[in-house]
Amino acid sequence: MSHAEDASAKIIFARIRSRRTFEEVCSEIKKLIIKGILRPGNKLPSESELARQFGVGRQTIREGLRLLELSGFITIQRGSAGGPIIIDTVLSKISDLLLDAFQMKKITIDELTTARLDVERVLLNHVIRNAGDDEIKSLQDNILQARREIEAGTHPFTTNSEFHNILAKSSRNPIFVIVEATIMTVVIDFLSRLTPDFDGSKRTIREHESILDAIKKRDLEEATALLEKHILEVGSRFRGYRPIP
Amino acid sequence: MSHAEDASAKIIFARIRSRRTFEEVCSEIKKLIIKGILRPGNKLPSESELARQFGVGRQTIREGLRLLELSGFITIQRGSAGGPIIIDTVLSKISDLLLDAFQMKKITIDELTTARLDVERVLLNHVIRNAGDDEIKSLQDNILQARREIEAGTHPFTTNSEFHNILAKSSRNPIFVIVEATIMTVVIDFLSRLTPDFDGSKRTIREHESILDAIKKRDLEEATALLEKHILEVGSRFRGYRPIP
DNA sequence: TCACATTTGTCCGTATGTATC
DNA sequence: AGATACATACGGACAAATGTG
Repeated sequence: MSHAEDASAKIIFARIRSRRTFEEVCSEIKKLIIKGILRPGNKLPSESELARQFGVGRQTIREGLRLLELSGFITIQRGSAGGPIIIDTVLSKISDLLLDAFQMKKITIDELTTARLDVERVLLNHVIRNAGDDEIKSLQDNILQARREIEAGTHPFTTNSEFHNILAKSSRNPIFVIVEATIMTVVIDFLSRLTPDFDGSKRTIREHESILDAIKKRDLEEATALLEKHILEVGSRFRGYRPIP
Repeated sequence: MSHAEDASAKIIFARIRSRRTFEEVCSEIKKLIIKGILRPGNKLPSESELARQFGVGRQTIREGLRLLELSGFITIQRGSAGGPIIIDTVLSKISDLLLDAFQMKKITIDELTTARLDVERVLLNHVIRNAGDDEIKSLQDNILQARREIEAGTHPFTTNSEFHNILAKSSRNPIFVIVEATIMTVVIDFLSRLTPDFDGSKRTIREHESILDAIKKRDLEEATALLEKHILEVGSRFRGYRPIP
């Protein structure tokens, strides 16, 4: 192949690796999902049935399903009435991959805190301007749920982190949602290495609440000041952290 | 199942799905890579050899390798002397997944431009304070390369996009590197749908150069103004864009 | 509670394509 | 050009999981 070089094309394109059959299977199904023909909750045929329909072996189907599964497009249930099911967890799968990337890049606490300060400041700007009643309610609900978890004696670990993702959603810009999810992936990773801290969690809830109050008043300056204080406070709690051995 | 509900635990935890063998294979190898025992360029044993060493079947190994491949940890070469090879393309694989996510979320040009403005503004702030001579040189080299590509008659498509990723690296904060890579994924996707525009590319190079000049002078205000103008200009070029059919 | 059917998970054997030496 | 080594793909088989009657 390629006896004559196409001079107009440099090394711009990714090397063509003749698509393997399982990749074809994956992208065919992915296409249907992105187009909306297959929707979350829909069940895909069983592996053997897919193999029959695509006219390939079952092993090939399985490898295609592995790709879809890792990409967050499907989940697979075993047993009778099981099989592949369409879901929408692409974002959370990205977080998983990001964790891998971060582990290789060895991020420091200061770098994380700096980035959070910068990003969430601009985030807040959009939230104050764009957030509607439903988003305010989501934030309020998040705080209530965190309180309930404290009362039940469980750690509002995930709930408190989720506050910032809801904040991102309230900006009504999907890019910020993804950027913030990226950053919170690192935050959660750091948090998970700390010993659970009930007082710290309670403090976080109070800080979230005061930030929300400022948002309700559409007071950007106050909200920003409170948010900065909160992020710095959480950052200082990370001090005891040490990288994985 | 779940005859008795565990009341203390909400839907906080990811459902435990008894780890499958191929997942075990994947994470064992991944561990070695993250720990640095296996490094990029190293060759993994062949499928059959891995199957022998792990004491599992070849198909199981294959599915494990699919996961590592999609995660960007390995590539696979066919043919004699081929086999799995360690690489570090995790970040680029994340971009691939992000594209999927963006296609499902249907991002608009205004949302993209807004996010770029906000993020690159704060980025620039760090660049002006932290960039050293080597980073300035990388930016300069990028511009020179783009010029050479124009002269050679090719489109400096990738090179121009790379300018912003180098900008992110110059902030010396790995989080910004990843955040900016995230956003540039979308920008590149939009760009790739436009008909090639030589004049636009030349203009971009000139704008990049003027931004770099301001950075050299450590003039934050001027650099910010130029960057904003540049991003808005590129955004306006997207106007003709229409979502995939 | 207990089979039963369905579906995934895993393994084996074999054939083919492909790249290297 | 031919031999070799590897991934790719197929088919068959059985075990394990899981919902149903």
